Amino acid sequence: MYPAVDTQIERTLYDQDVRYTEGRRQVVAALSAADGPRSAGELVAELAAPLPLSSIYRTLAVLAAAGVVVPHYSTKGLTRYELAEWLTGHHHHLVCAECGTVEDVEIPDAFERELRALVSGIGEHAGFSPTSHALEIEGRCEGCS
Amino acid sequence: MYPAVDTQIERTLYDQDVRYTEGRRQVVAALSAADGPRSAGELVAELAAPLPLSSIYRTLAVLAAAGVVVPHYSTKGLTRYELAEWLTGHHHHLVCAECGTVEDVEIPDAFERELRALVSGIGEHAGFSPTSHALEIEGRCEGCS
DNA sequence: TTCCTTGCAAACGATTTGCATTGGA
DNA sequence: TCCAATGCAAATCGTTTGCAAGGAA
Repeated sequence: MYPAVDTQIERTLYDQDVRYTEGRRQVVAALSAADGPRSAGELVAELAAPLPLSSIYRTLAVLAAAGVVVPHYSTKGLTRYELAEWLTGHHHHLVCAECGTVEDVEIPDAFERELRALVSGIGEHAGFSPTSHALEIEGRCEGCS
Repeated sequence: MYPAVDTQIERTLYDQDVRYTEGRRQVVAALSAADGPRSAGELVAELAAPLPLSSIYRTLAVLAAAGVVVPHYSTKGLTRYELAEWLTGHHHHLVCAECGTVEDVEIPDAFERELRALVSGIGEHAGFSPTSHALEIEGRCEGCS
């Protein structure tokens, strides 16, 4: 985990009067160590010390409200979370159609710029105001192919 | 609903020995009339004659297995379905961060071509074999802004 | 007649919530 | 000290499934 990220989160939470407790640090550490979004259930297994599911859900809700983590809705009704892009950098997702795992991927800057331009252009469509975009690439991961 | 679409579905199901019953026709009609993906719960309200939820779920499962509809996983653990792209054409989604509704949108051909090229290029990354892609544009819809 | 489909109700699994206890600033 | 955070158990909610009845070939 990058100490810089931890410091940024510490400050963000402090500014919002949200406590950065031990349990919340654990969850952040696990998300930071992951190479993609994680569900509450997946996190219990990856935490240094296992926390009750309800605490993980509450922690994720708090961190999401604070803008530190972002939810992604995936297969089987699972909600997976990852650190927000202002902490980890902008990226997209490789979604395995077989096993449902999600992996982060970055795309070339030049293309990213075009994508951004296109997305803001969409704003004209039906009065929609875009705030962000996400490209999901579906396919088969290494393990499932 | 486009009769052509209905005919295509009819044939597809027939070829797979899957019955195209009245209930299934109703669900297809509702999806066809919708301007974006719909969850089972949303469909009950939009059907001509209300069907029990369990039947809708089963119908959606059958249609998905037959390649006629495709699931999208969205907010609050809701799974929304829409007719497959070979029936309606390739498109992307405008997702409202406020109310969670999803609307279809098409992007310029030129950009779509680049997107496709980029996505297949990703294949080199970590042995991932892309089969499709989806661009989700998040923002605020007309009603929520 | 023979399966497939449907309805209803019960079962499931992910997520949420009430409440009493513990912990942090 | 005092309010927020946590653990546990019970409650929700979307979705799935077992089983008996209805429908199409």
